[in-house]
Amino acid sequence: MDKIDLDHSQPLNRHRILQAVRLHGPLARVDLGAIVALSPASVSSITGDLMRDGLIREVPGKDAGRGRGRPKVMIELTPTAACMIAVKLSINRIEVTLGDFTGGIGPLQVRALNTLELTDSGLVEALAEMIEACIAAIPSEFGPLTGIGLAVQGLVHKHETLVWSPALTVRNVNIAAPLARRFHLPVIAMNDADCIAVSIRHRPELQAVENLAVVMLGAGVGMGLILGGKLHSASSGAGAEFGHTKYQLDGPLCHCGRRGCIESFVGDYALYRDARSMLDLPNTDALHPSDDQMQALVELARSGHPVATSLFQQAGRALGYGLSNLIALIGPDLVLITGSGVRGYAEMEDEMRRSLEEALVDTLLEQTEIRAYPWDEDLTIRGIVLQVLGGAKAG
Amino acid sequence: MDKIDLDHSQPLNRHRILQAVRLHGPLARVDLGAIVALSPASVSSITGDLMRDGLIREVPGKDAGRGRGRPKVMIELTPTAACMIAVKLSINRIEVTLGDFTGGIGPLQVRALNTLELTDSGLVEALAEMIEACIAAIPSEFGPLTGIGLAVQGLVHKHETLVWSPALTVRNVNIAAPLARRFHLPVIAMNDADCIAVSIRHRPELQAVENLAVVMLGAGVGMGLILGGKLHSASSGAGAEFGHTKYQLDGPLCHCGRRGCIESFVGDYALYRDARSMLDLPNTDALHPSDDQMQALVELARSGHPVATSLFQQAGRALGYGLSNLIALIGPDLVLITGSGVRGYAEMEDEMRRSLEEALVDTLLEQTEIRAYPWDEDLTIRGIVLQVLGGAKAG
DNA sequence: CGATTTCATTCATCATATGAAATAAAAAGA
DNA sequence: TCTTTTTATTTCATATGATGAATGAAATCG
Repeated sequence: MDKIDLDHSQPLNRHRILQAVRLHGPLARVDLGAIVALSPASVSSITGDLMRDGLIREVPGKDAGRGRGRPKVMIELTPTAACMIAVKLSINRIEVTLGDFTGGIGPLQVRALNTLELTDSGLVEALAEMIEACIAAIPSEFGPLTGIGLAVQGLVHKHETLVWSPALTVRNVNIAAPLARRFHLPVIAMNDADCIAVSIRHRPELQAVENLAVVMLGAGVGMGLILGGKLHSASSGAGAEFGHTKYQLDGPLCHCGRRGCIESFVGDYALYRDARSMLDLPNTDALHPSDDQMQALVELARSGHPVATSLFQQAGRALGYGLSNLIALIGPDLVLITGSGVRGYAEMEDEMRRSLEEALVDTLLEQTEIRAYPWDEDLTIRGIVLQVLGGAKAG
Repeated sequence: MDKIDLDHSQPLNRHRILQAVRLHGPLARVDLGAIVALSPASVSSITGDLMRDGLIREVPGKDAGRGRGRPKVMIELTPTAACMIAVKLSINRIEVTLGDFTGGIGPLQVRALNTLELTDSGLVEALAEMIEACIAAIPSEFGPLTGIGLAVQGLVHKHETLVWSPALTVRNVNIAAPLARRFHLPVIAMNDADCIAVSIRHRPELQAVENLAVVMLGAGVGMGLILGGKLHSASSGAGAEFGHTKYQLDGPLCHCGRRGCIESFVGDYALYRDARSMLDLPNTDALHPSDDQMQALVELARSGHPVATSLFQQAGRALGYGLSNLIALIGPDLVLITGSGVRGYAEMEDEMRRSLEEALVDTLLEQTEIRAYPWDEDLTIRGIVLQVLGGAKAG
């Protein structure tokens, strides 16, 4: 597996122009030139090529901002110019969909299965079956299928090997290589939190943010880091394990087997565990409380119930301390809190900010903005599409 | 201030070739081609230009690795092709020296003064005087003076403004702009720990390390981060404040005004403060114990003195926990511990590794190598020279 | 000494980017 | 309505930089 060869690996500026169009929506050639810093002549020449190849098209009606001179001709990507398959693997669930050339996604095909019982070949087989079905269903108007992207919970090594995942009992499964052989396509695997970060950073209003941390609250606590405008993933694939930085050295036991991790204060299972020990709550699978159960807990806190309130305050405190370390170490410009767990953000925020102030000198704290970001299930799978289109290099 | 315009801003490959020569010492053209991935024809053409411009030269005698065919002609940088001024500002001390085109440095000119009493204009004046003297003393054989680089303790914003420094009482001093005006040269300011990181990473054997953290133990605890092969400095200039990540929330008071920072367990002043409270030690300026005093403390621990030993163990524990957070968040390939404080590394290491094992899951710990790196005073100033030569962009 | 090997240069060629000029398509003004 | 002005895009000749192929240079090997 070398690169996903789509628009990249082609002359640099061609790729930059495509990315600019993908990012900034329909655009006139002049504006493109301004964005990628090319002369009008060059833009004309390159867009000419791209149009001949069918990758872009002039958008028909849309004449934006009519003014004095010759009107702009808006350009957009041809959605069907190419496509790719996006897969999301999480606990007991596989989702597959078709991604188009603009980064858009089709309807999800979902399959529930007991992932914890899968062998490595069983996993690959399950994935392959769903991918096969998805490929078979690609509408005829689509151009070439250019790659497969996998978003998985857990630790991914070199975009290839799933070192460890909460969804699996097997370890060190190379999921990319067998799929690549089977479908004769480039395949990349990525951590799901990284996908979400890519997806969020893709928003036009966040383009200027060079250093961005996206913290995902949910069953666990994950993070994706964009540093210097690019996804940071340590060569090993590890890193960004925000949930397992420490809050209290002798704190409660975390899933990971260590003590006092942020996650063991802020993760859904932690909140619910503590709530159940003090309140009278149903004992259904305490390791994975349902959305409804968590929502009920938030409501309880919101209505002023002292025990529930203090739980979220405690979580806020832990989160704040974790963020203080993150900010001291990396100094991101912006931290976004998202994931299903944002539902409780309002209940955590005050204590979170208090502990940030307690732990960080003002000069550092001022440099970083922290805010919640609305959660959307599709962020993960959109991220993997964008990552494949953007040209993640393997290795 | 735009860029330091030396070899950069010139056609990309010209710059890459110069950097390759600077990095990998004397090199034949073939090898250069292999390193920067250019055809022999291109290398020939570019090196031809560079030689005409006097930036490189064929090294006279040195014929490395004689073999079968036509012998290689080694190429090296002309040290005198250009020069720059490197300045290091620390508490009560300014050092200035001339940096040559290879990254080498001349004799340091040192001035002791009470930096804490300086006003902003006084600081700039003091710097300017020393720089002026250094410029006046540039040997005639040197080519153009291309820039000024400042390495300073503290928080530097946009390579220009010294937001905060332990050496000063004034805040938010723009030290770069007035010097740039005065000398009509590009000026960049950088954090000293970043300089050290750049300097260390410049070593050929560390070229392959994509993600490197350099932790500096000394009076305080600093860090420089190389991520994705490039120096990470948050847009704000903050970040990499490893010393002020937290170990114990209710721990001792740190210089920074917060509680429980790693630095308040591992910094010289912290060790000496605690030692003095339990041992009978001289009370000379406890905030800045001398090298001799610290060395004596290390000797005490090494000889098995229980109090001193436990101090360093405690420091090791704090360091280990700090590193566990660093590794969880960033997952660097390599962590180097250096700074004058490495003198006590052997006394800290066992406990450091123990707390790392306690705090980090194996999969993460395995990915990162941690080791000491011998301390050398000159690393800082060499780093700023390299950074200026390498083309730090302002902004 | 000639054959072989490795390194370096020359030169014609190709690809890409660009400035200048031309062309296109609208609104504004007379 | 017709011209002028303004802005967008294209055309074209030109410059720049990288490269393959061929050539030349300088050593060792047999």
